[in-house]
Amino acid sequence: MGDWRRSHTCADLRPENIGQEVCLMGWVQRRRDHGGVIFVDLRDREGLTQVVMSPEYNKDVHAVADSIRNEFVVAVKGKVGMRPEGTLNDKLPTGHVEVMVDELKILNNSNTPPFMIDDFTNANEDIRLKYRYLDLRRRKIQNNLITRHNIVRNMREYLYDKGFLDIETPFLTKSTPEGARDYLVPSRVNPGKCYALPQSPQMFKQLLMVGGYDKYFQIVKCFRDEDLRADRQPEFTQLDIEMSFIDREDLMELLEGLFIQIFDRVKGVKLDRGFPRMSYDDAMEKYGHDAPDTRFDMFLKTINELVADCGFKVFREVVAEGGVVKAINAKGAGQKYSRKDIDSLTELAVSLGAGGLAYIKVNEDGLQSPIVKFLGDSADKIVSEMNGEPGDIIFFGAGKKDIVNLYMSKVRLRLGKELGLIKEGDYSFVWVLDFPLLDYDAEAKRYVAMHHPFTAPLDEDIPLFDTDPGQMRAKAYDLVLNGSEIGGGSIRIHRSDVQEKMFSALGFTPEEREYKFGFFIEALKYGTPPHGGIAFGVDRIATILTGSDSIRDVIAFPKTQKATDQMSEAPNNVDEKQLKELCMKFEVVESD
RNA sequence: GGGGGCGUAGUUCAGUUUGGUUAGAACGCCGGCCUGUCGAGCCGGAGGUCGAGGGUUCGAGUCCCUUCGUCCCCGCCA
Repeated sequence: MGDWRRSHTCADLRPENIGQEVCLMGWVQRRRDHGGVIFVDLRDREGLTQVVMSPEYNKDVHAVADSIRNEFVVAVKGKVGMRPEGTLNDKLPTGHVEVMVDELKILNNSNTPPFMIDDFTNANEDIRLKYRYLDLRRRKIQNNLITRHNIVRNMREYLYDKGFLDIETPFLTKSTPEGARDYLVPSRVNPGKCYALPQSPQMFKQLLMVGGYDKYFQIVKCFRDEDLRADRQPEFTQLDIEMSFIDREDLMELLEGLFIQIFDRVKGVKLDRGFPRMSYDDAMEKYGHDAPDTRFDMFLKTINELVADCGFKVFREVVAEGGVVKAINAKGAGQKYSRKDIDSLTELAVSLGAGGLAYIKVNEDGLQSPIVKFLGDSADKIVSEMNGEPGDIIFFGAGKKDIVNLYMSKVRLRLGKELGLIKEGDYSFVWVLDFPLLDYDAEAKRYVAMHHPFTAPLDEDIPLFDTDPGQMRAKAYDLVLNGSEIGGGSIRIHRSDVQEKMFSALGFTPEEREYKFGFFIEALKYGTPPHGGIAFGVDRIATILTGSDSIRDVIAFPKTQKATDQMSEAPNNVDEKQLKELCMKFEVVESD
């Protein structure tokens, strides 16, 4: 670079800069060689500027420009000029000007990149992940990461303004038995013992409340050793918040304000206060899912009463055996959905555990369906109950409740998408409230915490600890955006006696309780204030706000579905010497 | 642990259903021409372990088995 310094970015120059001597540095997006004049689009993260090397203007510079190629890093000094009439480019913000180059330095050359870095080609993800540093140069990814930056910046600014303290908590922590699998870190100075990376800073943030820091937040990595999905990575980022002396209304009000600010400043979208609310039970009944996509209606409806005595054996038996029959009216799908489309929808349902996907097509001249002859009178009642009109198709799921909900919720989403009920740029928030406190784990034959074991039950439900724990409801709340759970939290248990009851309900022996959570129960005995909090998935929020399909598109260096890094090839084998220092020996055994 | 999709030139794909001559296209790359382009244009050229291994066959990109990679989903993720 010598003593050269940039005077502008590649997005700065405008007609008002004409005549100025400037110095730009960046990557060669593209070189257009006309035999005489050579044009180069110079790129940095701000934008593109055309620089011009003409043999008439400067012969030496033109000769050097002959050798440059895509992705070379170059510096130019020159004069800003107006482009000749008829050659203005309105697609670029800098498209009315260009830099006539007086001096050109090649700061570094580049191998031909394995894929084109532009807006038009789209290499597959595996090659993009292997050369992630090149993928990061693409405008789409850069915009994603800039949007993510703006989201995080607004989170910080909003919470600073509200008097929150940003406090760090440890990464090397104690493994807890509940929840996700832990990533373990062996301790060299404590041979045979391990730390666990936090699944979330849950206990630490509660202990900060005990410590008197009544408004805390942190934007922090969390780690869970579970299988990956399009919206799940083994390390992900949470906005973690905890407050004392509040109830859930206080939190919801605070957080609505946060999202109103983020959407306003990041997307220019004005949101209204008072996000809709829905009970967990309602969400499961109408959407079949605890993270309902409320961008469109088209609800599921349980029709057990209508089919309990009907002539269709499948429905009748499901009701008799305690299952559910749920219906959904695909309004106006009759025209659009061929037999093949219905088969494809059936395949989706079957892949998720359905026996099949019954349907009734409502035509002008009557009902068309493989099951209508069995249903008899019930068919008309069902159609009327579902507001069926000519042109509609009513789909049915029947079976065990959670399986029906699973596939009917996916069927609903697919219908919503295919029937065009979801518009680009729609953002629909909903609070989901009153979750069950506990969930029965048939395999482990015990209750597990639906949210986590520190969640407070509704006050009126506390007596149920001793009689019917399964019926208890929690002071928990999830914030759902466009069918994606972006955050969840609860009012916590702040009394040690209630916390002990909770651990008992979860089937911990006093010894286990003491070994795993003794320090925490002890802390609750020293004047713990009422408190509660929430955690948001920063990656998921960024995914939605950038319109991305995958969480990987908003993470600079994401991992594949097998939790590997294709670029660095992590995880890898470690030296025998490193293991020895840890007093460890690997024995890889087949898992079953 | 299970279900499904994909894997062919540097990249994105066609070809696989129904096995048959020398495996194609576009973009990129290299060379030539070209002084106002902006996904520049024209001409020419190079470039292939058809993911890997095994099998069937006179013959396999194509059929079968095994395996690896990658993506989506179920389980799992308090």
